[in-house]
Amino acid sequence: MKSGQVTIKDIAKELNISCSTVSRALKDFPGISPTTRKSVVELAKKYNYRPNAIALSLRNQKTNVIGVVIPETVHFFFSTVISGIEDAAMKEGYNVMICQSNEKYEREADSIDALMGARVDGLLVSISRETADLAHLKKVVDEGTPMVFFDRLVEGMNASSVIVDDYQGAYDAVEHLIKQGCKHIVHLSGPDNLIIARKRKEGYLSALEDYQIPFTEEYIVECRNGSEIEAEKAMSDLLKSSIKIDGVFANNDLAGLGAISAVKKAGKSIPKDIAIVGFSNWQFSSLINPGLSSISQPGYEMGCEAAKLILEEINAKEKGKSQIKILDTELIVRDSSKRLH
Amino acid sequence: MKSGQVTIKDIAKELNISCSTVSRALKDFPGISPTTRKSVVELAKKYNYRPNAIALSLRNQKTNVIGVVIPETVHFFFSTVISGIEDAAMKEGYNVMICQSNEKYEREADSIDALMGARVDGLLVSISRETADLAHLKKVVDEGTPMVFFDRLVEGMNASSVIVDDYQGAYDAVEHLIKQGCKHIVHLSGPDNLIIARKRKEGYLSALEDYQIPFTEEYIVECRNGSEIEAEKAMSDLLKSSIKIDGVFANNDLAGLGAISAVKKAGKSIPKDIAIVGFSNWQFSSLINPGLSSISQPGYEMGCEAAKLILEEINAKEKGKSQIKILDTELIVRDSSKRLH
DNA sequence: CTGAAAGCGCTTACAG
DNA sequence: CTGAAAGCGCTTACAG
Repeated sequence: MKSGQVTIKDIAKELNISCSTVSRALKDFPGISPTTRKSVVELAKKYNYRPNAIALSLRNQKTNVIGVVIPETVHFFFSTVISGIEDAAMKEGYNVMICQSNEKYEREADSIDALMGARVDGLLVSISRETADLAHLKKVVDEGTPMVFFDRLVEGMNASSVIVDDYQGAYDAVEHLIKQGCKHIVHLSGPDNLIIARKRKEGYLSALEDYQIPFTEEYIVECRNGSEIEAEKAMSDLLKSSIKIDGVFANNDLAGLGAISAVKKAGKSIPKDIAIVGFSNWQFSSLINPGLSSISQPGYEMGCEAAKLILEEINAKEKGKSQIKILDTELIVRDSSKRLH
Repeated sequence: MKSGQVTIKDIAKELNISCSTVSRALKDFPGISPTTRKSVVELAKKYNYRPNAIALSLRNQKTNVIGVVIPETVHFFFSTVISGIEDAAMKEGYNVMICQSNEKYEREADSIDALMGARVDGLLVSISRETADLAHLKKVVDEGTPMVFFDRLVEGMNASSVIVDDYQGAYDAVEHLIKQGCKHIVHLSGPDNLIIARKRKEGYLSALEDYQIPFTEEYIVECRNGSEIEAEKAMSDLLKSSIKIDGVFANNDLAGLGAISAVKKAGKSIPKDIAIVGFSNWQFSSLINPGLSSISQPGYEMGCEAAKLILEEINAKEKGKSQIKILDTELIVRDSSKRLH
């Protein structure tokens, strides 16, 4: 027996019939004699025949693969999004090919080229922190490959997106802090080129305004890479300064953790002296001490929705209008912000 | 201009030359006039030509894709393994296609079929908790597709593996507990069909024996799914029983967290009354309270080594002997087990 | 220096 | 009911 996987040709040869007939027998094509069908199916099973997806893709001009470009799969939020994408895609007979940008523009562009070279039927992307120039994305859309953005919105492109209501989530977080009695709320923000970061900042500012809390620029500190270390350092510096602080709204949970460490090290009590809320409701935010209050984002659902949108576009005869789907967040209150009334 | 990506044929037509010439011009083939080469290259760039990887795969009988079957990407340990695989594979010009089994046998078998259908050049697999029958894996090896196992070893198959020294890691953990003065050490074990679970149990037993600590079966409790909840429940039950307990060696960090919760809820002090060590050194084990001591596994390195092994096999003319690469673990002591001397 | 032909695995319109 | 042919995009041995 030859090595490697069996092909239609192998089966045809052994049965002394044509490839056409084998192909038809394998797919319940009408008008095939029951005898030949039976022998073909049996031989296929015996040799463990699997249709060659590569050949099918070439023939059908369709790979049934959707490409995903994502900053980092090690982030719990993103890994839940991926699960959602995979489940929804698999249900429709699609495979998923994932590339991580590691938050680098160049790797993002390379990943997109690789995926386009692999002729994916559609692309799901969440841009990197570094990405400012959108030419690599525009090229894809111009070439007619469907593309949907998730989580990190992109402006000025004719493409659908599924995002979370970052503005409202941030507003809810800050309103909650205010209701706990905070009047001097720091915002550890994300990089300004990410729309999600700008939206969260807007939510923060709106809440302050609505509750007539005075604000100065010093209360916003940008954390570029979103790491715990960076946030801890930023927060420590703030605590050493003369600014008054009794609350922190962190743009993500890792930054929230950094804030917790910094406040603990400074010998202040959480939430009594300083109440803290994060964003994203990281998997184990409940397990740290104190439990970190957070804005929960529906990652799995986001993945499903993004997959559904891209599949819709792939199957549409012509390009429809781009949609934007906004998912709700939910405030989860834990000990880091729960003051007694 | 036609929609979709540009092909060699499109370029040939526009330049009034043959596909052969375009193909050769694009790849610096010797014996192509500089003028034609120049015009081809320019047009390719203008139209953003990308070689069709599908067509190449079919032609070359090689996809340059390696398939990965992994229990769950949401586990931090596995996500670091994936990063290692991706980096090492990318460096050699390979792409990676990942399928999650979600710890289910059936989904694992389906994933392998899908990957084989996609004609991946090699397969990297870490079996699910459920997997006992190995027929689906044997079939792949018989068909001549290289396969390497990582983390979860499989016995009775002629395939290379890269694993961690689970026995030694467990031994180190338990020896450490003994040196902290523990004499009644519970083991929250994994399912017996996983070799890693059996090895860790052996390490536990050996350490007890070497230090002449008496042992009864009651001290081992199997946690099938490895969740925090399950371990917390198991530990709570133990604490309510009449068994004496002053130490816990958990087969993974989530189980360790469950143990911490249970012990706290029972009003005992950690590590004074009960010292706890986990396994795997989960990303944020240091952030919970108390910090969970653990056995650190080199996930990224494991991914790199697994990728290197599979690439070796893919490029080997004939099947060599299968190797087994064992990586060292490291005991990380934190507050959950650090007693004062 | 360039082109026509064959082939990778599969499907399907066209004949018979 | 079955087969020969063409074609998806690409490469390369063979001619010229």
